Amino acid sequence: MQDELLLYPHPSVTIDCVVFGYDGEQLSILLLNRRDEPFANQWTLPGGFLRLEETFEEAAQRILKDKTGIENLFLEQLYTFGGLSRDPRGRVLSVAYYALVNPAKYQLMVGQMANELRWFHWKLLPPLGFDHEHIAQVAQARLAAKIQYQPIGFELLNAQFTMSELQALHECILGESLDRRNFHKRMMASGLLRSTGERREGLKSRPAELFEFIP
Amino acid sequence: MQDELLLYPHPSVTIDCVVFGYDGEQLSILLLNRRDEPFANQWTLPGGFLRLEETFEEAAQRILKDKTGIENLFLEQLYTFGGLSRDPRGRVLSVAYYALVNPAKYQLMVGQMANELRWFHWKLLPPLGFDHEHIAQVAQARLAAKIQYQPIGFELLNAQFTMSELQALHECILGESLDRRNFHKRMMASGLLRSTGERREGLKSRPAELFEFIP
DNA sequence: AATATTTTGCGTATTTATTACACGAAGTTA
DNA sequence: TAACTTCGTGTAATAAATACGCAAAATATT
Repeated sequence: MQDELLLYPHPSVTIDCVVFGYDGEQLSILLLNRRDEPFANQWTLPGGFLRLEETFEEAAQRILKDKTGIENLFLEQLYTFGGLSRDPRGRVLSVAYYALVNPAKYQLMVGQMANELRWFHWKLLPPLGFDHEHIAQVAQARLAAKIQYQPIGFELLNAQFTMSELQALHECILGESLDRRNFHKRMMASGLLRSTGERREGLKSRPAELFEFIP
Repeated sequence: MQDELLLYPHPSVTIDCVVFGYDGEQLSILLLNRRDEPFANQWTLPGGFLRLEETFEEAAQRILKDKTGIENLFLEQLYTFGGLSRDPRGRVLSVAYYALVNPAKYQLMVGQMANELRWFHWKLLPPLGFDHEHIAQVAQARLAAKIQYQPIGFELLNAQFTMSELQALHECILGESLDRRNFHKRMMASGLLRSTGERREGLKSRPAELFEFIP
């Protein structure tokens, strides 16, 4: 019965990850400068081959840990890319995932297969190897579409955050500025936030109330 | 350089299709009764192995033509399923697509690998082989979510259709009844429809205006 | 110590979108 | 010709989204 699977040659399958990070100022994507061919010394999304004994998500977590040091992060499947010539080595499919992380929480560790690892402003990416520019674009579009009707992005902030911080993140993803009062109303109406009762002090003006995500 | 691709064993990759059909009364999914193992004599979604020289969409079109006789239909990628034990033959991934078709436009042709081909009411599916019940559920959810903000479903109707026909389709997908006047307003406001000026006559009451999709 | 500066917290009026709802008209069937 | 079915349409009520300004709490400046 196994034989049927051998009738045709199989494609290779990779997992590629679009990791979004937000440092309080701007949204970035984590890119890796490849050491080896193909696309040696070029920037690409972190990715790697799927192993037979692991699920997509396990593979994505393993790959990200090995190549970037980032562990245990929230991942969602984006799309599967299967163009015939996306990889010069042969037919390689990519099941793409995207993730949102708070860069302050992780120490980047450059893996063995990479020259360098760097955050790039999400709208100002360098030329990328494979079809990774296309993948990154699809991920950007997905993120912008999703935030319209879900206040996502908690993973990008600290556990406790001020309303202004959350608003700045939304403005960054949407690319437009929002009204502070209406934003506050909308967030509270979503029922996904609650006040912690604490305040963030020590900044250069009135201390702001801290909120947290309701799980 | 090719060698790197051989370092690991590769999974098999299949394309599975959730084909929705609408006959004017109810929404259905097209299922295939398998002739061969695994899951011989059980119902499954039509699917097949991806070949190295074809894109996902080409594969889906080929598979559907071979197994069901349906050609040249509108397809959209749904999700990629990669559970470790979804296929008893080994590690098999499935890139799932879904399609909307008007059954009246096609003559079903049972392919060589199938005992039978049949439309099932989309909410009353028989037990399915592999993880196809799960795939069908994901497709149903996607369809219901999508119709909320896009008047999709033109592929399910004839080129010209009455507002009542379109409304019946929406009600069927949403599982609730809608107000006729509000529905009319909403559809016209979407800008995706226009009146043809013609009417559908010969039915048992007042003739209805015919509309068409604006491409 | 007083003053200027920054950022916070909050409420109401306006506009826009969504929902609820009924009746006469145009055909067909009995 | 009377009864039946489905079609086409408008307005009022409600809910949701938007626009908008000012006093309070802290820090920084003189």
